[in-house]
Amino acid sequence: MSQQRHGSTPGGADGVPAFPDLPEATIARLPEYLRALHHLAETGAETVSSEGLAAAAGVNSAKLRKDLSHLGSYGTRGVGYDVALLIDQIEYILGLDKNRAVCLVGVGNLGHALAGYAGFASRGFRVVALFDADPKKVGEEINGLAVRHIDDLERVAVEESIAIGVIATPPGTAQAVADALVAAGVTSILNFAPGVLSVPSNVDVRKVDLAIELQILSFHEHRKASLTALPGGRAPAVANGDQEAVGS
Amino acid sequence: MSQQRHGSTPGGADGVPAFPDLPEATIARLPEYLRALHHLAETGAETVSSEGLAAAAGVNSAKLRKDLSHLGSYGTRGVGYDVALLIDQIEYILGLDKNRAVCLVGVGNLGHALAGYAGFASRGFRVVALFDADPKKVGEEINGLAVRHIDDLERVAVEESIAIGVIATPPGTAQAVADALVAAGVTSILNFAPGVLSVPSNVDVRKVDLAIELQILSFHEHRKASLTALPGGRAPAVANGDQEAVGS
DNA sequence: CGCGATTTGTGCACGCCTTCACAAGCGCCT
DNA sequence: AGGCGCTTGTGAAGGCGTGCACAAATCGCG
Repeated sequence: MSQQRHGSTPGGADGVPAFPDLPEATIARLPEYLRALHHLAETGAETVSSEGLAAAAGVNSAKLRKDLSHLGSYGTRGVGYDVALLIDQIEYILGLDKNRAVCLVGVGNLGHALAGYAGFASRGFRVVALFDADPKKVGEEINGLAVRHIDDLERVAVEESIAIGVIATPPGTAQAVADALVAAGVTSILNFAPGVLSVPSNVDVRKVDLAIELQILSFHEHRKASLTALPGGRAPAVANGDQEAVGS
Repeated sequence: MSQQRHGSTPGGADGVPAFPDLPEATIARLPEYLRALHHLAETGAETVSSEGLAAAAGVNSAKLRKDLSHLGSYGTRGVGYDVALLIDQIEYILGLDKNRAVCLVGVGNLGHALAGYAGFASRGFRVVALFDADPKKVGEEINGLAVRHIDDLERVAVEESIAIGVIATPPGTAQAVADALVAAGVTSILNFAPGVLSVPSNVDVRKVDLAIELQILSFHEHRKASLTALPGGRAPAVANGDQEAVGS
């Protein structure tokens, strides 16, 4: 470990201690560990071994140990990891103790569903504002939250100190919405609209394109079909399962 | 290119030629290239340079050239790539010329939206069946398609030769649904339910967890906050944009 | 009190992916 | 016909991430 310890605010009452810079790949896995840990906590487990947690999260145990070691890990050799403690650690690292405010732009087909998605609230996020450009949708109430006009975005975003915005508009308007979000001080964007967004370098963008996911699966279907075409017979479905996942 | 040419069915009427085994990372980017190419085709462009296409797809031009070179690329030095030809190539590789049949299980909040998502149909996929376990939802019609009971899954999947299934159920039932899909001969699954699915090794699974995406963004928010807390002042929003993206 | 069983934390090697830099190829202009 | 500028395709280097295998540490038991 080249990173010398800064001490995670040992006894101090200081707010933000030194921040470990985790590998991107590790960060992407932490939420999965967290979900598995919550599940374990509900079943009453006090501690987990790396082996057990790795299985629950669908990864290699060595990878899990290395990931956890990056955040100064609280594990006990011969015993395992304290579930409650690890949950707190990961939630702190991910910044989930802040109960972050999120706004959603575009209350169409997909946006409507996202506005009502229970999985957000249960995992540390509050959807505090909905926006749409269509006057017919403004005023509509979804899940107890009124849809506002997009012109109010900047004012509301500042008032509610929203740092994360979700774009669920048609592709054509996504860039304009992104610009508006950035102007409103939003520094993280989750984009469901196909296409590339251009934003300042201090803004983080993550993209989710549902069609792309299907296209990747389609490729593997194509590949599998062209393989079983040539060699022996079709394997008869391999009975039971080691699990497998394609990409990340 | 270590793979010697098998000839991509030069004049032959043969169905499936040898399949180039592309790196996973490349496969994941092909759909984005494809989308950018379609956009270019609509604007009437005949050819694109790697630089131009790379910009439209949000990647490095060298990476794009290497990606395209893997599939035996049809580019002309000094000119660029033929847009129409490249579209055909990528669609063939991704197996999109088959207009693949997809079924969707779980017509709840999210599933309802996915059933009506226009982006699927426009990019080579037909949603041909909807399933749900709730008798109250069976019979309901969404976008001209009736919801069937999940017990009919196996029969319908075989009839319609469905190879790709989408899971949009609550987490608790996702594994059971996955098992049913596998039993019905589905070999690719797109899973929106949180949690790890266990499937035979010949089945590909891709997971989309919306909360995880937000949690990753939350981490970067946390990081940015703890960085601007210590060093100089806050950068005043960087005016205009080089673009940036966090992960993939 | 010491020993063995167990599990974490990590040094190391390997492989994949990205990026640079440049030679090879193509078209156009003179 | 010849040369010049532009663009592709790719060899090589560097970085990142993964997985193995083992030393270090802790607990429980005799």
